[in-house]
Amino acid sequence: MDKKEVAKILEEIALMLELKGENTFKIRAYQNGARSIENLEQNLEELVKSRELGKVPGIGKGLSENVTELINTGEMTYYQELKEEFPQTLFDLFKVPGLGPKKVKVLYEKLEIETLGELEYACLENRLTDLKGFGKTTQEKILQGIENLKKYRGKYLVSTGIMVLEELRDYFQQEERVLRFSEAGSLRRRKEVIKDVDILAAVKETDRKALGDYFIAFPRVEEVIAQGATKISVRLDLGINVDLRLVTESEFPYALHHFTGSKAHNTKIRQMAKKKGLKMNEYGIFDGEERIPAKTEADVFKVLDLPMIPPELREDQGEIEAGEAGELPPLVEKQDIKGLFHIHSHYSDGINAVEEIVQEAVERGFQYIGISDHSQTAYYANGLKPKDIERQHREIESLRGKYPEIKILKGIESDILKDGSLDYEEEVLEKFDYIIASLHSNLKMDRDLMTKRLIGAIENPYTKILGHMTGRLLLSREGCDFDEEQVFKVLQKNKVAVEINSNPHRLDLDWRKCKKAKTMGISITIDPDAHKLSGFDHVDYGIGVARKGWIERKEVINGQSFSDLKVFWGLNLEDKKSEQGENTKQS
DNA sequence: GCCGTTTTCGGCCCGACTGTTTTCAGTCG
Repeated sequence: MDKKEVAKILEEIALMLELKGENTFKIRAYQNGARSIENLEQNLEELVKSRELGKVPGIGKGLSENVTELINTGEMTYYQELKEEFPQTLFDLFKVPGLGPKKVKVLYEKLEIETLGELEYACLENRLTDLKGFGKTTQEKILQGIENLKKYRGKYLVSTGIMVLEELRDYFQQEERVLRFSEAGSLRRRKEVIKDVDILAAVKETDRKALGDYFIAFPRVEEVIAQGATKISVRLDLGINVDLRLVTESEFPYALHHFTGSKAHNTKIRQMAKKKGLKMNEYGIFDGEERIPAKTEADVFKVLDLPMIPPELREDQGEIEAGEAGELPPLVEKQDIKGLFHIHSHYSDGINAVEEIVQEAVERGFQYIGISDHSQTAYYANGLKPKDIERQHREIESLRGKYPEIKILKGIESDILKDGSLDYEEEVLEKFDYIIASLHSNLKMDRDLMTKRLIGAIENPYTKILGHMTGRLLLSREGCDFDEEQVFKVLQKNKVAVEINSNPHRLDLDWRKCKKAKTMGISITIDPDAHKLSGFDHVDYGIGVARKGWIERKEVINGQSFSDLKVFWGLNLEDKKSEQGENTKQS
């Protein structure tokens, strides 16, 4: 049983305790415990074995005993007993906005509602209005919430959020009463999947109403969910919600920090403030009645004797402690990227010619660019046969003459076959400057076989990069199952880099795993997996993931100059010319 | 249920908005 499953069970327990009306601090203890387990750096099973689980912050005697039982036997008596008290369908009700444990408890106890369908029916029968704490409006909102649940999944890729954000930024820039504007929330932290878009604007108090109305007039707004003096929530035509907070200019830095979160990060920061005898909320840090002035978010951290913690790091993953110790890493930045390896051309399923890709790379100021099309087994993506490779390599060699300002590399994204081998014979493999090994099919393989398959690919001496490690597609497909510990060890031993695939649907390697790679000294590549020129822009998302994962420039292979790359991979472009004058078909 | 350089008992982060109330509870972030 992995950490995520254990954490989920603890969360469920917390929810059930709420339904029972238990002590709120006991509930919080289970929620905190769930987070501690999920964020655990160490191996959970080993902690249980060595009886050190109780030493983990947030895990005391009670939780430690329960989790130990769960790990050892696969079951937890306490959890089972609680579960028997409630029908499992009841938990669907929490997906309806505005329904929390207290209201769900009433619905369950008074109306015997156990499912979303029953709830919808009860609303249509007008049966909620008589309940204490409910009214006509609540009933209508619940009905609307159920409607929306059917219509929207309620989760969006970070790329959707960024698209919305850019439009909103333009929109707010046209309004001169907006003194400052920023994104906030999970989008600013560059989470891979977001629930809504949080934005923040500084305006004079007298302009609040006008700005709220201006926001509501944003063309994509389809429904106003809530409108108060400082907070307005809307739903856009895309289904995604946007929350706007209006603050004064002097509150802005504090509000920006507060609404950027994460919740866990904020809680810890506020505790720090409290220890220093200060009170902290979204409007400031107060010494008695007086707000300590701050112009920027960095000033806010300064009040607490902390360096500026980049938003991406604010997940309570040790960033505050690192800040206190002066050990925050210098995170990789967009301008650090010197070249790219994972680009598809029209030889396989990309839409651009190799020369167009090269021109784009030159224009963007890259030192090197690698072409890596699909390999022969990927027939669905028009994978390259050996004769296609010959042709592509000759084209690359002629382009090398034409564009001396950039190094053009011959790469390939080789499918990892079922048995872990790469997709060409050795005499073909040796013609490439580098090989990205990626899984594309048979992702549902059994864990042990999948582990062997990945290890086989990594141990192949021609493999330089492991592409989109798990094969996951965000919001639609789980990644494959394998023994992460083993695979990371083999990556480390064989000096194979692991890719952060920057396509917003993938963002694989996950940021939560980056720190592990970092600690083990495994190198990272940040690559767009571009199939058209605009796909180059996806690198921004990959940078976000890398930064969330504490990655520095020195750990990123394509953060290195070409000369360093030559050392790292022993690249020698002169050695790999294809046979001249060979007869190949033109397509 | 967790935690401890003012503590092994007595705390546990904070505020806005909404809807239902008539001063507040519940939800959300």
